[in-house]
Order: sequence, then structure tokens, then C-alpha cells
Amino acid sequence: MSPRTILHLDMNAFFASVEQQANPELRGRPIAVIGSGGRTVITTASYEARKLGVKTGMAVWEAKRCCPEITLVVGDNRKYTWTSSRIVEMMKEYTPLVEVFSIDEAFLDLTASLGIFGTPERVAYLLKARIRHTFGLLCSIGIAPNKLLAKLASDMHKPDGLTIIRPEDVSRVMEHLPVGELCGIGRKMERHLNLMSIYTCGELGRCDVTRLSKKFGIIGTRLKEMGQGLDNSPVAPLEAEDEVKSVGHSMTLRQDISRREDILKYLLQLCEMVGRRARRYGVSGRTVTLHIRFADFYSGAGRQETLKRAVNLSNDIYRAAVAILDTLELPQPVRQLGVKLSNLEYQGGQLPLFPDERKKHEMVCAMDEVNNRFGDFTVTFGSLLAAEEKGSRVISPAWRPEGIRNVQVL
DNA sequence: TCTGGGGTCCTAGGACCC
DNA sequence: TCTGGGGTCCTAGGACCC
Repeated sequence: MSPRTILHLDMNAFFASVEQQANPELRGRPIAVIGSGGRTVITTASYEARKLGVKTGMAVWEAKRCCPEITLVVGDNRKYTWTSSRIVEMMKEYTPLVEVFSIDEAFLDLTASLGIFGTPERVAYLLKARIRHTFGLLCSIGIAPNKLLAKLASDMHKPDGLTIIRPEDVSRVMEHLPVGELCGIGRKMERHLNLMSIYTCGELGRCDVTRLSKKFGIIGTRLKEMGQGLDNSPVAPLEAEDEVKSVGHSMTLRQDISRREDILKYLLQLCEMVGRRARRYGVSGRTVTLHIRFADFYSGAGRQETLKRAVNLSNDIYRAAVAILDTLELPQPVRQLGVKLSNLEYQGGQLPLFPDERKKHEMVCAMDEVNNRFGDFTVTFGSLLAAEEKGSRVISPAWRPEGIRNVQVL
């Protein structure tokens, strides 16, 4: 395989920076973006807040403890999705091979475009300058022969960094790099490797592959390659991406609940969110999963059930979810509920065959249409929730601005 | 008022069929 | 009397990512 030139772009403190741009009073100050619910965490902290110890995933009270003057902003995903889409459009001017990895990260395969734009550094500087001028936002860029190394490189200098790993640098960079720095090796995997006396990528790359395969199974080979800085995976633009395999929503409730009728209300809301997203993208699914987290945070219950036929009507999903609920023991009040539809089938807008089915389908589509125009839960089943519980605004960096993974509500 | 929400992939074990 | 093996589908749970 001939050498490739891959660029990874990572927006710095994306949600927080977008908010600071939208509101000049927030610039230069410690702020953090949080979710809208009663029980939420820090989604993104500005660099000013990070300096004081505020981190993603922290409870709000914890963030306030390290930084009493912090300004908390409830996230607005329309802003982030809009900005992200504009940045992706900009990136597509340099190559059609843009893989949107998350709302604030993307890979570009520049191999074929360097004839037009010159060096990859030049593309990086152009992108950085344009993103800064247009949106007032900073990003870190990594350039390397593959995605694994490009992502590693973009992480090396933050914020506003530009790091290049050339083919001749790879073995030097990997030699003393801790294995946990690689995307794909998390805390548990790192601990297992350390127990095998493998601490650095250099050691991982030299490790006997049978030893790795014995311990880690099918990914043993892949691990050794990662240690050597090898990665053949292509940059996959949206059209080339695998089909989405599941659609789900979950919510942590404002308060723990125990009464069945309360649980059912939230369950119906979740099934409506899942069903509507599935219908919007023309998928239905045969497997419905219900998951519950109990009041103690650590314990939970859940089950999945595969139906005879694929469904995407909220009521069908709801019926399956309730059937599962009725098989579960609930030893504690419920903190969090989740519903997922998987085993997906892509039907591409086919209408059901039988008249009564079709009528139901048409009614649901009409409801969806109203909700799409006027906001979630404008028209909905009678038993849905009071105004203050409407359409919990999901804030998650894992969104994509396009396609079914756009979880944007409203 | 302690601890969010969206996904993917892999493993292991059981049921069932040929 | 005892004991097969491959394949598929399904479920539960864990690790990892942003």
C-alpha cells in the first residue's frame, strides 16, 4: 500500500468555545456546558475552567467546588450541529474523503489532493485560519500516514496545535509512548497489558503475536499492529459508512421513581423518541432492549427481546418494553431508563401492506410531521408528560451532524 | 441535588437444527 | 449404552469511543 497522508482535526473544547463565541461575556472566563436535566454532568469545560481542574464527566457540584466562579451553560445542540456542519463543508473543499468521527472530530484523506493544495501543513494552516476567522474557534490538527497516528498526533499539542508524524518518525514516536495513549486501548486494556509487562507501544509492537492472541483473542493481531503504528483502515465518508446498527435513548430521571405508572410514562416518552428517529430514517428493528439503572447508581436490570417482525411504531416498541418491564424485579427505585431498538432493517419508505396497518402508519407519519415542524411532543399520546419534562435535550459529543446519528431534538 | 447519553464491537453460553 | 460437530440465532455483559 502506497503511503497515505491523513489529517485528523479535533475542535478544542468545542461546545464551550461555541458558547463563548455566542456570548462575548463568557470569553476568557471559566465556563462549562452541561445538560438540561436535574441530574447532569460537565459535558465540556472551557480551557479556563480546565486549568482549575474542571473535567468532562464531573458532577456539577464537584465542578463548583474546584471553581466557584464557573459559569454553567445549558447546552444547545442546534448551535453545535450547525457549526459542525459548516466546518465539515469547509473540510470537503480539500478532499471528498472526510470522515466525520464525532460532532467535533474528523479525518481527512489528503493523499490525492496534495497535487492541488501542496503540502499537508498548508492545508492544516488554511483550515485552522478559516475556522478561526469564520467561527472564532480553535482546533488541533494531526497529520500522519494513517488514522491511528493522525489521531495520536492531534492529541499531542492542545489547544491550537499542529503535529506531524512522518513515516520516518513512527518508530521513534512509538518507542516510549504509553500504550494507553492509543485510541482503542482504554484503562482496562492498559492494565492487562501492564500486567504482561507491556508498558510502551514499542514493547507492544515487539510482543509475540501468539501471546497477545492467547490473552485478547481476535484483537491480538490488531494490538501488535497498533504498537507498531500500523493502521490500514480507510477514511470512510458518510456514503461509505456502515449502516447504523441500533437506535436508542435513555434518561436519568429528575428523581428516583418506583410507581409503575410513573415508570410507564417515561417509558412511553423514550419509545416515542426512539420510534420517531427510526421512522425518520426509514428503519425498523426486531429487537427491543429495556435497561434500568437503580437508585444506588451501580446496580441495574434489563433484558432484550426479539420480536417476530421488525417494528418502528412507538406503540409497538412500547408494548415490547412494557412486556420486558413486567418480567423484571425492581428491588430499588429507578434512577435511569433506557430503550434501544436493534437488529435493524432498512426498508426505505415502504408502506405496510394491510389497510389498517397502513392507516396507523399514516397517522403516525402525520404526527411526526407536526413534531418535526413545531418541536418534539407537540402532538403525542395522551399520557405523555407535563411541560417541564418535555423533550429532554440530549447533549452528547458522539452525535453526527448528518444522518440517523443526528440526535438533535427539534 | 453525586456520578449524562449516544453508539460499536467482542465474548461466552444456551437453544435448536441438520 | 454412549457420544458427534457445524451453523445460526439469541441473550447478557463488558470494554471502548466521543
